[in-house]
Amino acid sequence: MTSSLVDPEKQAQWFSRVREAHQTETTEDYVELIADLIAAQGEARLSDLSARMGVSNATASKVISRLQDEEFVISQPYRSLFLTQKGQALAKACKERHQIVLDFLIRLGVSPEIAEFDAEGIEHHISAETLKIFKKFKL
Amino acid sequence: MTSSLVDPEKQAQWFSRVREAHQTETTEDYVELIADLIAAQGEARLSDLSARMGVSNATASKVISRLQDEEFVISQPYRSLFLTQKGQALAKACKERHQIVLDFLIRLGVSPEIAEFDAEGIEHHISAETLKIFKKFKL
DNA sequence: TAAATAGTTTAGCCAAGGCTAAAAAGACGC
DNA sequence: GCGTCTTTTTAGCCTTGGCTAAACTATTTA
Repeated sequence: MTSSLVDPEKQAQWFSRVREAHQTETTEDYVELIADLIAAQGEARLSDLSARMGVSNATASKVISRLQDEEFVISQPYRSLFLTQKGQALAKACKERHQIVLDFLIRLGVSPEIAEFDAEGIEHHISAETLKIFKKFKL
Repeated sequence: MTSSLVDPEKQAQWFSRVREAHQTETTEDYVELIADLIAAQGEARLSDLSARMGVSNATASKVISRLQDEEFVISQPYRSLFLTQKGQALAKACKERHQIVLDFLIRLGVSPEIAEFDAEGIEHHISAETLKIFKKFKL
């Protein structure tokens, strides 16, 4: 059973793209969470973020600094957080994608709890084509 | 449209588990690739690994050192690479999981090329329950 | 067998995202 | 208004996995 290997360059491209996706995951998760907090509570505080990300305040604060440098977030010292236009657009796109993946898994028969967890991991690694198929899917 | 938020601790747990999955991804990808190379070519050389991971030799070498410390890989200086029992077991499990995800996406109608790429990103983030459903799925 | 080439490792750098501990700012109660 | 408590930031450390350049080993070829 000599399994044949795919083209090395193609494979390298897959892995490179997955690594790129990883770099944007943190950004997407934070931005999405900030949007959710604002929608549900009127404001997004750093301590809410760190609690929900399961991370120390220091870590969340550091990430927020980066997101501010990259112009996703507006943050003034000791104040609650806001999204820029760019951040809001990203949050919206992520939320839609998240919802499509979550709905798909649930329709497929995955229990809601597990579906939530899986969706969190999967959503950043789905191509547009696959997402479209997920969306249209009816059992 | 006050969207309700999930329990903070539950959410923190999701994110924590996704982070854990990330830490094992590199291990799984390398081990799986080493197994494939040995199966297809009789041996796994560092340069094949780095070419297929899309990474410099230095980076691949560093990862291999870690995998040796963690007893997944047997590596002697300037020689080709082998898997320990532990490494072989992991490779087998990963390969099966990869195949299930890939087959599922293809049956769902995703083009093989895209399916390969998506599978690479998704496979590390699938719970046992979802995997079972993927496996049983018939359109 | 000696030199050239190919492959591997090492050294030293960087960024991201974890952490704890300590400092600083803000909010609250009295 | 003052002290206390909470929240946020900062400092400093760690690990992983990127990189290039240089050193080392192995292999091949002349």
